[in-house]
Amino acid sequence: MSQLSDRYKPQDVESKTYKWWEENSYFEAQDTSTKPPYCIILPPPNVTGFLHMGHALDHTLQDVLIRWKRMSGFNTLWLPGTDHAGIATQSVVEKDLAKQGIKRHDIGREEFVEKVWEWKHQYGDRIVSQMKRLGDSCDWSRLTFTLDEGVSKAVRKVFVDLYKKQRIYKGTRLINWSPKLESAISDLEVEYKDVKGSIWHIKYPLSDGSGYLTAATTRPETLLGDTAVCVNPTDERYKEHIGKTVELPLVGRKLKIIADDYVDKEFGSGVVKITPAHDFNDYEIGQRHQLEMLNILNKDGTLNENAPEKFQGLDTKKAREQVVSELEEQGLLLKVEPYTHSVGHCQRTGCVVEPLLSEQWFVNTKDMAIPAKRVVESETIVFEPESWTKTYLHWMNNIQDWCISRQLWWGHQVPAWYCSDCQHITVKEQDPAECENCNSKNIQQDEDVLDTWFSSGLWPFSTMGWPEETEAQKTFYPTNVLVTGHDIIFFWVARMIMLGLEFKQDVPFRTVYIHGLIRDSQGRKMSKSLNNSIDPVEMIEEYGADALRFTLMSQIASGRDIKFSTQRLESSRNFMNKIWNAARFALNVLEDFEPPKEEPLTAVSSRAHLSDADVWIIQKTGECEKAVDDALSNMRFSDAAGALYDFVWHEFCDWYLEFIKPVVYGDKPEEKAATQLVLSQVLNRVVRLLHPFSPFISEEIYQKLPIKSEACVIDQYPTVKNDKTWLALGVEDVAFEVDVTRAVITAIRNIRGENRISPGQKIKAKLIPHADKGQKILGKGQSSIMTLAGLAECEIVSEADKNKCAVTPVVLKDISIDVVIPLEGLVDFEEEIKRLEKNIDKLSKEENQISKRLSNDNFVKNAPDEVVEEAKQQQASLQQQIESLKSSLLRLK
RNA sequence: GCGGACAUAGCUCAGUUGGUAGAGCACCAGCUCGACACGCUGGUGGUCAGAGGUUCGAGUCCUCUUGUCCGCACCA
Repeated sequence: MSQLSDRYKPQDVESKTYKWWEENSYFEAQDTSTKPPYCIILPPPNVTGFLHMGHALDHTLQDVLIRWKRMSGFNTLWLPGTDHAGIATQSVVEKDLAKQGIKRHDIGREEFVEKVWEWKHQYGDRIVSQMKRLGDSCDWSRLTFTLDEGVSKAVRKVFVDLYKKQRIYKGTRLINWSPKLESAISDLEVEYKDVKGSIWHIKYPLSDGSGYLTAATTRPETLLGDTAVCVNPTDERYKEHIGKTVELPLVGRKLKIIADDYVDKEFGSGVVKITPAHDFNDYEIGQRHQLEMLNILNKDGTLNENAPEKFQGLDTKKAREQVVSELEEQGLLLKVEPYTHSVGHCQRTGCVVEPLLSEQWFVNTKDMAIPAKRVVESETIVFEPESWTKTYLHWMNNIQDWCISRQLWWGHQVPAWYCSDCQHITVKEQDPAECENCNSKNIQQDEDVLDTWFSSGLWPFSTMGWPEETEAQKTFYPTNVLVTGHDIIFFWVARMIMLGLEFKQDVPFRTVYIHGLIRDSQGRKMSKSLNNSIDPVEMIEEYGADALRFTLMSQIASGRDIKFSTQRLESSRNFMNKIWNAARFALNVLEDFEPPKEEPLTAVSSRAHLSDADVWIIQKTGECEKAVDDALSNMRFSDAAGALYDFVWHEFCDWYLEFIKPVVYGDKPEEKAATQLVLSQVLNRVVRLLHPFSPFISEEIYQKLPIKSEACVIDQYPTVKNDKTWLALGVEDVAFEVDVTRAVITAIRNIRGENRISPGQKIKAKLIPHADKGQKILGKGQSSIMTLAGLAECEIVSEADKNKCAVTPVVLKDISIDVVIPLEGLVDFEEEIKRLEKNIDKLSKEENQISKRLSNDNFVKNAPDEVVEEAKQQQASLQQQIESLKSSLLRLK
């Protein structure tokens, strides 16, 4: 015992163990194998990012599955990667340069990209080493970065292919523009937030001088880009004005009054100003009516030359103030009202997004959405929890074209070259030397890069060597499970499904496991601004990776968020320590143990000497294996963790280790040897069962076991099927007998506790079994009962004088035993009277309920026979117990 | 506006075809009993958000109400 500390110290174990696993290549998958494949692709984290709690959860889920399947005989591949994360990474480097007073435009594209690469080389390992600290058992030999050559090839091939199929096109459309990024962003990157603002009602004078129309707006500065006003064609108030014009305030332009069904007669004045270049609805109206699209914004969100000179160069906020004040001066402002409306914000920078008319690259997703919908409808791909299916299908049904070009420098540059001579666009996988149309050498590559999600969307096959034909793809595509949060179902999951079907003609994965978010202990999102983020690496340092992993797994419930608290972590850490100490005890007991020569894990030769407790723990091990297997098969991770916790703590430690102490400290070598064998076998299974959840401590203990093979990480996962021979040693009837013994011990302990009999005080007990079977059980359990209940004497009798005694009836199935403890001289009877009254009260309530049920004719008539029968038995048993307690009470009073 | 999720012990959550509520933490009482005080033993906590319905029987199924959260759409 001396060589092991009585505290489990994760830091002594984790890094050395991980290194050893890596050195032995235990995580590496085989491209070809006779084993069945099992593959998960890791959602690639931002290459220069930190590991956060969301990753910890996401990765632990995947690692549990992977380790479980690896131990279950699968050729497992957990394919890791990192993402160049275009906007995020570029922003970080830009911020860093800004500290030195440098802007990216100062140093130019080439040098800037060089700086980002430097940054990547400096910080790119951090996230990987953090993943290793968590215990992620990825096949690192396959680590892929989204800008790697192979992936880049895949990206170009897909782009060119889709372009040729006319699924990718270049067009001038209204897009979401982030003035801070000076780039287009996709619909998904816009976050709508309710903002308290105002609505301004503005007079638009009729050109014929007959009055004015009133249009309301929440963005008055956009009136500078108005090219029409619009009314509902059936609106009697304005019918006569349709086709006429109004004067645009502050600008003087004549605007046509048009009619369109889009306008709601009931809303406001029923007149809408139309700014086709800066509003999505207006854009559509503009297209229907062939209106001029007047772009009034520069890239940085300031007003451009299409606005009157005095507004040029102002940002939208200042322009708004000035427009409003001028309207007021000219008496064109009718009223201002407070108004709350939702405003699009850039997900990355938080700035207000401006709809802007701009030329960009798009993917036409409509056709690809059709098969992507079908595979989910047909359950070829299944979402867990299932409720996400609806969300996914809804989005697919309303899918918009995907704007894939970004005006950034960090990423996959669009493989399109413009000819300055013939204007032809050459789209090619290899950099062309000349225009494919006119052979001019005067060509220039498109400056834009592709949306990061474009390359991520190819991840399930680009990481496996596509477009080359590789063994890896044959073996591992489609992958089995995708584990991720719901925030990227559209960004990533949907795109992988569409692109996988398009380019691999098969789904990328079978199951999508969507987990919740990690929140703080108050249920708030973890965020920088609230400063409530918890660093998983700090948690690992303080509590150990196993404790963190176990906490997450015991709290994860399908589709629900996790409120993370260190209290739970502490409890998991205590659990790890419990296991550690149980192992410490066991290893001490096993010091002089010599494993039998024959196949040790299923050795049955010593069956004759097995104690009831041995049989019992084997039986319970089997039950635990079944529970864990069921839970993991259904991805019910908290059930699996809970089953392990209960089994290890409350069965193995609380009872089995206590039961065997007299045996292992005793003087019967055959019994001791048998128990040693069982103990070593059970502990071996305990650590293997725990391994997916707590890989470090389980490997550490495993390596010290007298019975083991090479490594826990690659040993077989214990299941009822795999353990059939050994588990056959567990006998249900014997296990039940031990359960009766436990119940008797608990009853005595209860009497002791409630009567405050000091633990050190040895007492006498009489046990009265009401049948031969009970007598036999007590006979077998007697010595355990004496030890564990602290008895000096234990008589098994058919009848006893119960005067001045505490009496507790113990009833389990068909076994009924009265536990009788003489109290005379030990305590006064007040506590015992209280205890009895409390128990009588409790049992009477139960009995009452059952009686009520049984006296209901309809229940007896309609309920299944076995339910009625069970109720009757319960009633009889309760009545008997109550009687027994009542008579004891009388004897005390 | 449409859709989804949730409401169970003080806290965090289990509760899988409807059979009469469980765990961990916290709390109370007592314990150096040859692994562990990150421990051991015993114990106290619940009108299962509210109302109605189906049923012999509802935490579980249906309807409505209230409250919380999350998507999507609209927002002149």
